[in-house]
Amino acid sequence: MRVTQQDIARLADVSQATVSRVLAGDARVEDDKRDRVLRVIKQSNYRPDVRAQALRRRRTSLVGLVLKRPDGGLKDDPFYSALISEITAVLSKSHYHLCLDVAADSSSQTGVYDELLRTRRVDGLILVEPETEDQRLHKLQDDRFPFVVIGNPRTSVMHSVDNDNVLAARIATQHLVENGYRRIGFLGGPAGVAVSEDRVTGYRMVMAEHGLTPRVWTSDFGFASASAASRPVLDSADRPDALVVLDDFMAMGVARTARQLGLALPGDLGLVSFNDSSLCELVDGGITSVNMNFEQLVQESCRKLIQIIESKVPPVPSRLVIPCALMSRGSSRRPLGVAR
Amino acid sequence: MRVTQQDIARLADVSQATVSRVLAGDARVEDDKRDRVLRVIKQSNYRPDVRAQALRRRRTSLVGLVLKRPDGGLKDDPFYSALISEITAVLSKSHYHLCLDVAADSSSQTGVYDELLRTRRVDGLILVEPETEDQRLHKLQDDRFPFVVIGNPRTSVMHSVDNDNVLAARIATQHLVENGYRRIGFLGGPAGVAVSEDRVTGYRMVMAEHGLTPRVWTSDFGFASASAASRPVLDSADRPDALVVLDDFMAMGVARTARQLGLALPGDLGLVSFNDSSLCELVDGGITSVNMNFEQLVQESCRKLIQIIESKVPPVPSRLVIPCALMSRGSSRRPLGVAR
DNA sequence: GTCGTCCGTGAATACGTATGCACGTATTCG
DNA sequence: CGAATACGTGCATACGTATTCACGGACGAC
Repeated sequence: MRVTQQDIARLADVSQATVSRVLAGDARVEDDKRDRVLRVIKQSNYRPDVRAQALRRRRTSLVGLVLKRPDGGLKDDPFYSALISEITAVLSKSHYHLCLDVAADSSSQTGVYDELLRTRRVDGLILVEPETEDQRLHKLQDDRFPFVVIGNPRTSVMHSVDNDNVLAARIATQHLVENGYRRIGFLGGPAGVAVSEDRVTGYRMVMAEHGLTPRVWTSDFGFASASAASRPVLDSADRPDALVVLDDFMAMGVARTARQLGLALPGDLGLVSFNDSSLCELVDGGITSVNMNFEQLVQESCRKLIQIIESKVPPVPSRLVIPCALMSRGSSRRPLGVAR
Repeated sequence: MRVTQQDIARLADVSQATVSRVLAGDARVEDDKRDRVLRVIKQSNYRPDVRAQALRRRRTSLVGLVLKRPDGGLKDDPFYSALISEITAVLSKSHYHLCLDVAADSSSQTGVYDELLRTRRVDGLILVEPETEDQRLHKLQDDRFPFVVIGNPRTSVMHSVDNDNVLAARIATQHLVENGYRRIGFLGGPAGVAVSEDRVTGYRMVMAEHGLTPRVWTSDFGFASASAASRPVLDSADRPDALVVLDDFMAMGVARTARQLGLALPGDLGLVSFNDSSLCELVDGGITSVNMNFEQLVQESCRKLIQIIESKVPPVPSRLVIPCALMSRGSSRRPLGVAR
């Protein structure tokens, strides 16, 4: 049978309330009683029942995270692994746990969120790059339910943590310009993706500053899509001499197409992408990539959420932006024959 | 304020007990009362409080999963993404959720498990490839705590689901033999890893059947380690003409080293690995890989665990083995000049 | 008509913890 | 030295749900 505070109380000859106080670290408990209680607790191997605590404290110590599941696309995206790993690491330090669900599509995603919070299963939520006009956001705000957005929430004001995507794209583009590239293009993701649009913005800024003509193409996410989408781009007369690509997976696709077309990296095509994942090492010479500092991004998100849950933060929506840094590799080196 | 069964009861002019019965689908409730209750529930947007349910039912409807975190190695391993995605998909169908933690090392992993189950936070556990003499296993069995092992538990009898790793290695090796390779080697993982050892077994069996001499090398996990470990192997006089490699990431590393040494795939070196991840498409020509049927593996694990939790299964330990299938790609094609 | 059986229902209780309240004792201050 | 204050402790209760128990009425059998 399970050991409860009642049992501890009986053995230590105190009341159950006192046991509870000892566990809560209440200072006003006589030392000898505290010692007795602590000794019995240690002997009996007692651990509080989180289910009862949750009911009484009105806290489950669980944080919810719901991920999209685009046709098994989650399967190979290392981004999610990094996300989850960091989240749990930060949460455990504050004695929280992660309750994870994966929804097939966006609407069922909303359903899962609703389920998690209305049944009081979780104390707060982390939303990853919600769509621009996401109903959830307004619902959550109306309910005053604790949550934090990872990404650019765009519309109303709320707690959020984001990469500095404009800066990242500026750094990437500037890097190519400095290495002598001029006909620089941008291969982004589907329309409506905030990350992509922010990076396009940064790209256009730098191009404009140098009097260069921006050219933007789009592609679906993933290796295969980007590989296919980049073929007409690279296989044309006025092909760009460099590309800024939305993420490493897509850059791998571009690299393969370039190789198939006989284009050398970085000689015939400069390449810079984002995320700095280990994939970048897989291509000979490596792919230059902007490290977005995911660890920090996620850490800050969790810390902020916990602060909100524990009401340690005023209900003033705050937006935090995480810096980034270029990781230079072979794919963007100065092409031969270009003077410094 | 939150809506409770008490509120529903008042509005529908019945007792709270009756509301509970209606929600539980109890047949012996008068129809008109049931209708009144259901109408009020719908109007008031009531949802039960899982915290109270957990305390009363002695069930949290949470399943625990703890992953190892080998120095950020989790970060890029798509295996974990697939694992998590499948687990949550199956669980949600049975109204369970996943409680996920990531532990830095093996001992803290034990601690996290202990925490999850002793505080009654989860109803059951999924253990992924536990080490051979894992203390957890015995503890859990002694406590009669519901759990299921993914992988080969080796020692005592318990509920487990595993890939057919011996068969997978047989298929891979046989495939290479049939394509004319003879000096076939095996590049495995660190000692003590059950998956690796089982695959070595299958490899040795086929080699013996054909009167060929087996040669086994080991390497740490990951792209970089395998790349380094394969260098002396491939850069020697009696290098193998084909390698069976423990997983796709490691195979990518081998492929890079081969490329750097000027060895052509599959002409100079045949390559077969396991998992059939999307990485296999990244190399020109593709890497032949054995698909281990992860989805099914995970699905069966979850189903079994839920059955155990809900006592729908007798406490007779069962071991289920999932089949696998070869996905042939360029890296293992019949070398030129080899007659059929 | 009486007795027994069955069924629907509400009252009461339990799950294990946290906490407001009250009581008794020890301490301090006028 | 009496009154006021502070402190440590136990009692009782609440959190929201599920379930047992008992009660009252309906119904059937004789």
